[in-house]
Order: sequence, then C-alpha cells, then structure tokens
Amino acid sequence: MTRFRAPKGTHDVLPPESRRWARVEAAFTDLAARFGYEPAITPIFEATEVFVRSVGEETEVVQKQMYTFEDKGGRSLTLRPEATASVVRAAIQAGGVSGVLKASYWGPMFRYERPQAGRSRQFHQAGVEYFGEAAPEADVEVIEFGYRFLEELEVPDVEVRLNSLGDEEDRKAYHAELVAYLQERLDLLSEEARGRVETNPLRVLDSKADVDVVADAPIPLDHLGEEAFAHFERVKAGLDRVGVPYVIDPHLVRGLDYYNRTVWEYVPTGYEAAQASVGGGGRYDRLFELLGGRPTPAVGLAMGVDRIILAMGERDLPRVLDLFVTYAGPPWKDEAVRLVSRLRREGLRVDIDLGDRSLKAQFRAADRRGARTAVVVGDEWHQGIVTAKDLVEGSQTTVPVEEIATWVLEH
RNA sequence: GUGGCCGUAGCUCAGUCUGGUGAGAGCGCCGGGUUGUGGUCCCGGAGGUCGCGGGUUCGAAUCCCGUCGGCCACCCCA
Repeated sequence: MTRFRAPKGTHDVLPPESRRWARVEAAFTDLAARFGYEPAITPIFEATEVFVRSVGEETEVVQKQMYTFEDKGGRSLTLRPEATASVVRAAIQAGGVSGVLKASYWGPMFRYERPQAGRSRQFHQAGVEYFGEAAPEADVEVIEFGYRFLEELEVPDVEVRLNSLGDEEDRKAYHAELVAYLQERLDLLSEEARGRVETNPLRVLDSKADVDVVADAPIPLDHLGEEAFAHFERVKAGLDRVGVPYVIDPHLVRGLDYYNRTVWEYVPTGYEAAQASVGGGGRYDRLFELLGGRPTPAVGLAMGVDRIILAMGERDLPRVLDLFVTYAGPPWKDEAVRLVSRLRREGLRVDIDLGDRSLKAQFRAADRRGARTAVVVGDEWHQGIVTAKDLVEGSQTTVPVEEIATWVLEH
C-alpha cells in the first residue's frame, strides 16, 4: 500500500469527483446570496471553552468528540465541531448585533469518532445564521432555505422533520415530569439512556434503543408555554404558505444544548443509511447570553455537505468545460494554443491537450475532462474555419474561426 | 469507547478452507484497427514488496502470532 495515507476519518476529493463538490458549493453560494446571507469567515479553532459553554457540557460532542489541544502558550484550543458557536462568538466580539445580521459559512468541521458511512472526523458543513430576529417567519425562512437548497440539488425524497422544544421556563417543568417518567422505568432503559436521565434527559427521547419506553413518554410539544405555542403555530402556518412540506416529530431534540423553540432536520427517506440526516437547525435565543453577549434572538441551520453528496448518488458528473481545442498534428499546435488563449480571455472555459497525441486521444481527453464541445485546428484553418463537434449530441459542422465563441455558447 | 467483516494490479474482487504447476479476472489506463475525431465494438500493451513484521515448513498470497490500516454497525450526529 502507499506509504502515506489521509489520516483516519479524513478523505481526499480529487478531480473529476470534486466536480460534485464544486456544484454543491456553487448552489449554496448562489442560494445564500438570493436569501440575503453574506459570508462570515471565522477561525477553524476556538478556545475550548467556547464550545463547552455553547454546545453544552453534557453533550456527546463535548464529552468525547472534541479535537482539543494545547498550543505553545498553554491555551486549550479545539478544532470546531460546528460553526454556530464561532459565528456567535465573532458577532459578540464585534460589539454585538444591532438590528439584523444574516451570515453564511462553508467549511470543514471536526469531531473525533470512529468513522463510518456518512461520518468522518473531518466533514464539511454549509450553514446560515439569522441573528436579531425573533419573528417566527425567520424560522420559516431558514427552514425554507435548507429545503430549497436540497431541492435545487435534486436530493431525492427529502422529509423535513419539525418539533418545538419550548422556552427555558417551559422546559423546567417538563424536565421534572420527564425525569419522573424515566425513573419509574429505569430497568427498561438501555445503559446509555440510564446514564442520561440525570445529566441530559431530553436526549433519551431520540434514543434508538429505547423507542418502546419513549413512545409514551411526555413530550415537549405538550408542555409549550403560551408564547412558544403561538410561535410554533406561526412557523407551521408559514411553512404551509411558502409550500414547504413537513412532518411533526415530537421526539426530535437534536444534540446541541443551545436550542429552544423550533428545531428541525432534513432526512432523505429513500436513502438507506444509519447516518441519514443531511442537515438540521433550530432557534437558539439564549446562545448570545451563554457566550457573554447581549440577549439576541437567533435561528440557523447547518447542512452536511458530505452526506448531501452521498444522498445525491452516482449521477453523471457535470460537464465543466465549454470547449476542448484539438489540433491535427504538431504543426498546428501553436495556432491551437493561441486560439485557446484568446477564447479564455473572452470568458469561455477552454482546455487543450498539450502532448501532441493523436486526435483520437485528444477527443478521448475532451470527453473525459468534461467538455461539451470540441473543435479541430487543422487544414481548414487556411480557409478560416474549424471543424466543430457537439460532444453530447455527436453532431459535427464547420464554423468560421471568428464565430467559435458564438457557436460554443449556442451548444 | 463497544462489536462484526476485510486488507492480492489505479478500482472492484477471485485464488486462502484442502501450503507446491510461470499470481488471475472485470473495469480503468495507454496504443492500434480508423496515418483528422470521443462516448459503442474488436485487437494488443503497461501495471503487483499478495498491508507490514516475525514464526512454522524443503516450500507461505495460502497456516500461526503480532502490528498497522480500511469498511460497517452501536452510541451520537452533519
């Protein structure tokens, strides 16, 4: 085997496979701009405390999945397991949010765990954060954003699962009731769930091993305060209004402690895998305070890029070149290179095989490199024309040299 | 962190149980058929420390021990 490999739980993405990633990133960047989100660029590591305080001391992420290290100044730093904490920290550091701030991000996240399908130690998330808006329509907008993103990428059979956790005051009463329910049935619970009854009882709700016990457990939805209830009603109505279908999942709680009220996930139902969820989000009105900022309402989501690409399946790779220029033998190479340079300056995506290979080999390369069309620079050049071929249709014609760009754009 | 499966050509794998005839197939790659044409077809070619270390044996891809790595599931999450 090769001497050096990518570290456990990390993956390389090389051309042409990376075309899938480029497509997802382009779709995200475009959609975020259309929704009014602008990029936020934050460090890939933070003071460990930022994540402990925001994500939650008792969460799996903080308990066992953090890439924590000490730098040469003795500071405890952690590679970000998610980006929301960083963006909130950055907003607070910049003086807090006055009015509204809508930010998007794209980049690698890190969690130390045993890798498997759809789970890596380094994975990529694309997300948006909507700061400073308490209106339920903001939740609706963010949920719709994720839904349209998956729609645009044609991820099949996506289900939006929706729930509300209520506000902090609602949760106190609810917690007591839930803990009481669980403690009566301690012997029926799995070992993991048993441990969580004291530390993080909400997490028991989505435990796969305890579906039977949990089926009749009290749920947050039945304990919403007046305001949280009204908020949730308006979120649902808003989703109906913009045409985003959803199902209520009363056991959906999500793994990060900072959420309140609305939480949701995107799950491709046709895709058989344990790590099915391709994205999720929620409202986190308390997070700014948790990190020492002024109270600021906020809602956001994170989409898992790696999982989206998995769920998209083995569809044909997109074509990425407008034109491939071939030349009929070395005497025509200089003319062909000059043509390529000109067309690139005119804005076309153009490439060429520089190895003096046979035309057959050049056309093979054109196809493999993802070109839509090809032209041959050869004897016809003397008449001011080139042979032009549509590689998708297979049709061929001749085109005056000065009209190549026009012809390419028509195909 | 717990459990299961697996490391042989760039990729997917056969061969391992029952050790021994010159390490194979498909796909991919390169070339030719078509000295100016891809994606289909036909022909040819290149490419391998059988993960690594040790042991058993006249002889190890094959048996034993160790080690590293990959995949999958649990937990949890993107």
